[in-house]
Amino acid sequence: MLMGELSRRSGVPVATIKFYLREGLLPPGTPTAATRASYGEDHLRRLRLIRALLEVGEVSVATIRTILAVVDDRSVGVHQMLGAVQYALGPRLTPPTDGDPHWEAAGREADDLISDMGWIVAPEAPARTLLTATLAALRRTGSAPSGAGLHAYAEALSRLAASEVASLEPAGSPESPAARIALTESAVVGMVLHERVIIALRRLAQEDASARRYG
Amino acid sequence: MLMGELSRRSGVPVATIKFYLREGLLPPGTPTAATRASYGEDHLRRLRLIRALLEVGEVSVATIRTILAVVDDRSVGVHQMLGAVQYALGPRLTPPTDGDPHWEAAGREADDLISDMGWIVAPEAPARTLLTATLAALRRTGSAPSGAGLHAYAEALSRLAASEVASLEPAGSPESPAARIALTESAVVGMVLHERVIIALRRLAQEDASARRYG
DNA sequence: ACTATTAGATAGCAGTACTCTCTAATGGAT
DNA sequence: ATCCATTAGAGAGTACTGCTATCTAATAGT
Repeated sequence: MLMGELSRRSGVPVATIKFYLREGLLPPGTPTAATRASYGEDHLRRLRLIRALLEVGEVSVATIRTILAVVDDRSVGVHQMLGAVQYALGPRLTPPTDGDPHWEAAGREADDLISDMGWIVAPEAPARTLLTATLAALRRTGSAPSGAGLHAYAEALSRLAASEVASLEPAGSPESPAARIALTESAVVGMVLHERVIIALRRLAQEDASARRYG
Repeated sequence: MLMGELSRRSGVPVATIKFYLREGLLPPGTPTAATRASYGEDHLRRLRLIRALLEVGEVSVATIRTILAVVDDRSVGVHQMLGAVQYALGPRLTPPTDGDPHWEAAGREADDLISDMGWIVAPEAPARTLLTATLAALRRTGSAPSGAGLHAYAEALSRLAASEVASLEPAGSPESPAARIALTESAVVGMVLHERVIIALRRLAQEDASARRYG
C-alpha cells in the first residue's frame, strides 16, 4: 500500500501521516525505491489506534509515543503493560512541596480507601496521585464527597475493572508476535476509551436523574 | 483584599489573576481608586474553582468561561444548569458527514442502550455524541465492548448518578443569591471532579485486578 | 519624598498538533 | 521517450492555548 492509499483508507491527510512518521508514532514503511515505501495493514491499524487515542481519548502525541513504545516491546507482560500505560497517562500534576493540609488530608483519605478496599497498588501509582489531587481540590472548594459515596464508587468500579481485566487475555497467550501486538493494541484502546464510555454513561445517567427530579 | 493578598492566599500569580480578569473568568474587584481595587472572599472562592477545573478537571479557559456564565445566571434551575454544563463540556467532535457504517452502528447501539435503560435524555445531548464517537472508535479499532459489559457499566453508573443528583439540593432552595452561587459552584466542581475520581478509582481497581491475575 | 504596589494595556513565549513548501526521485500513462 | 502525478525526507510556518513579562500612570503607606 502506498502513502496515498494509506491516507485514503484511514482518512488521515498525507501531511499528517508524515508528521506521525517523523514523531515516531508510526513505524516507517518498507522502502521499495528512493522515493517510495510500502505500508501494510498493520500501519493502517496503528493509524486508527493513534487517531482513536488522539481524537476520542484526548491523549497527547508525546504520551501516545510512550504508550506505543510499550506496546511494541515484546518483553513486557500484560500487568506491566497496564502499569506502563497508566504511568504514561497519569497526571503530570506536581504535588505541593510544602505541607498543604488539604493535600495531606486527601492523601490520607485515598490511602484509607485503598486499604479499606484491600487493593494492591504501587505506592507511586499515578492513579493514586490523581485521586489525591482530585480529593484535595474538592476539599479546597469545599465540596468534599462523603466517605460512603467514595466507597460506593470504589465498589462499583472494582467489579467493572475485575471483569474487564479478566477479558484481557481471552484465549491464552498470543500466538505470533503480530497477534500479540494486535491484542495489546486492543487492550490499550480499551483501557483509554472505556474511560470515555464511563464518562459518557455517567453524564447520560446524570441527565436522566436530573430530568426525573427537576425536569 | 488587595490583588497581592488574593494572589498570596490563592497561590495564583498576580499576572495570572490579571489574565483571568481579562478573560472574564473572574469578575473585577470593586475599584477604590484609579489604581486600586478590592477583592472579596467570593473572588478567592471563584479563583479556587477556576484552578480546580483547569488543573484537575482539564477544562479549557474558554469552557470555564461558558460554565461560569451559567453559574452566575440566576434564572437557570438545577436541571438546566447541569444540562448547560454538560453541553459546555461536551465533546467538540464533528460527526462524519458521510455515512460511516461504524458511526451509524455505534449510534444505534447508543440509542438502544439509552432506551433499554429507560433513560430520558435529549436527542442532541453531547454525552450521547460522546458515547457514539467512543463506540465508533472502538469498532474502528476492532475492540468493541460486549453489549452485556455496556449494560453493567450503565447500571452501575445509573445508581451512582441518582444518588449524586439527589444530594445536589440538600436543604431546599437557596436562601440568598450568594448562597445560590456557592451551591451552584459546588455542584459544578462536583460534576467535573467526580469524573476524575471515578477515573482514578477505575485505574486503581484495574491495577489491583491486574496484580491479582498476572502480578 | 520615596518606594512598593496596582490597574490596565500590549506584547511575547512555550508547547501542541498539525500544515505547507521545497527538492529530488520515481512510476505509470501516452 | 516524455510527461505528469506521486512520493520521501527535511524544514519552516501556522493557529491556538495558557500563561508571563513589560510598560505607564496613579496611588498608598513610610
